[in-house]
Amino acid sequence: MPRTFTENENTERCFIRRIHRDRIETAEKNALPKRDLNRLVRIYKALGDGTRLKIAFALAEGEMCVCDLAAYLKLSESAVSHQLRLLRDLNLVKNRRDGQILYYALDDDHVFDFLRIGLEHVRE
Amino acid sequence: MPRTFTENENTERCFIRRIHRDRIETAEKNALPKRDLNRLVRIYKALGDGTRLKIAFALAEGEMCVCDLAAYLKLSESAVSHQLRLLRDLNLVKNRRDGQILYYALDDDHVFDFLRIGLEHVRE
DNA sequence: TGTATATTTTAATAATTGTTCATATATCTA
DNA sequence: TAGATATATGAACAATTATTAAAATATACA
Repeated sequence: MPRTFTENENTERCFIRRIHRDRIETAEKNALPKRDLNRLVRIYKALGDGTRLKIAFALAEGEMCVCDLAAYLKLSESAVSHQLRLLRDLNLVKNRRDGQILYYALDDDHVFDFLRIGLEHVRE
Repeated sequence: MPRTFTENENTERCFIRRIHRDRIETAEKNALPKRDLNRLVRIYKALGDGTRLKIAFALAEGEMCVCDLAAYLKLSESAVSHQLRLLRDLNLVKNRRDGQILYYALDDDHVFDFLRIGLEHVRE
């Protein structure tokens, strides 16, 4: 419960307690730049979805086309395509065209590492 | 658009194309166990939120109590508490009580590594 | 024991996100 | 160039999730 003060109409309310001012200031000073934070949030969020994480791990074994992924995931190709676009916007996956078919793959080894570290963490 | 077949009432419909059967089968065979996948999704999802990621990076510098975090994030203590519970359920953070105050910290070095790897990835 | 502080919990609303459906684009082949 | 295949896109709905508000614990202190 916020602390209450005797106050009149002109009193500025301040319901924020500050127990450890120094810790708060340190956190503020060392906070990630908004840009980094947002990029990181979007990457974690992208992988924080069953469909997309399955896509990522499937692609970690080699490239697949949209309809392969749709068959594997038992989802519509449209649904898969939407998710792939999201992953592509974040440079987590890339594609190459061979005729009518678009083959998707992980964008680079860094993405693979990212997945591997996560998996190690979970398996301990 | 799914392929269509001439069919009667008893024909089993199959609108799923299978361009590269082998790739699909490999993906199916090597798919992560549901349990691992779910845990991993929940962890990525937990960090895929601005508030929680800020909390995680703040705690990476040292423990803080709920009201410190609320002041730092300019959020209600209730909101912070909700997010902390979520992080705690996933063993990403832990707490210790000192009197009335609960101090939160990252659960272990592994979590720190997880954050660090992500950050490196973003900063390239 | 009673009151204040620090945090948690529950329920409800508000915001976000995944999937579907319909349509559009891009490439191939006849 | 027409029709088929492979994928992408936009809009809408359904499901999920974050935040708020109010009430509930849990500890300290007088």
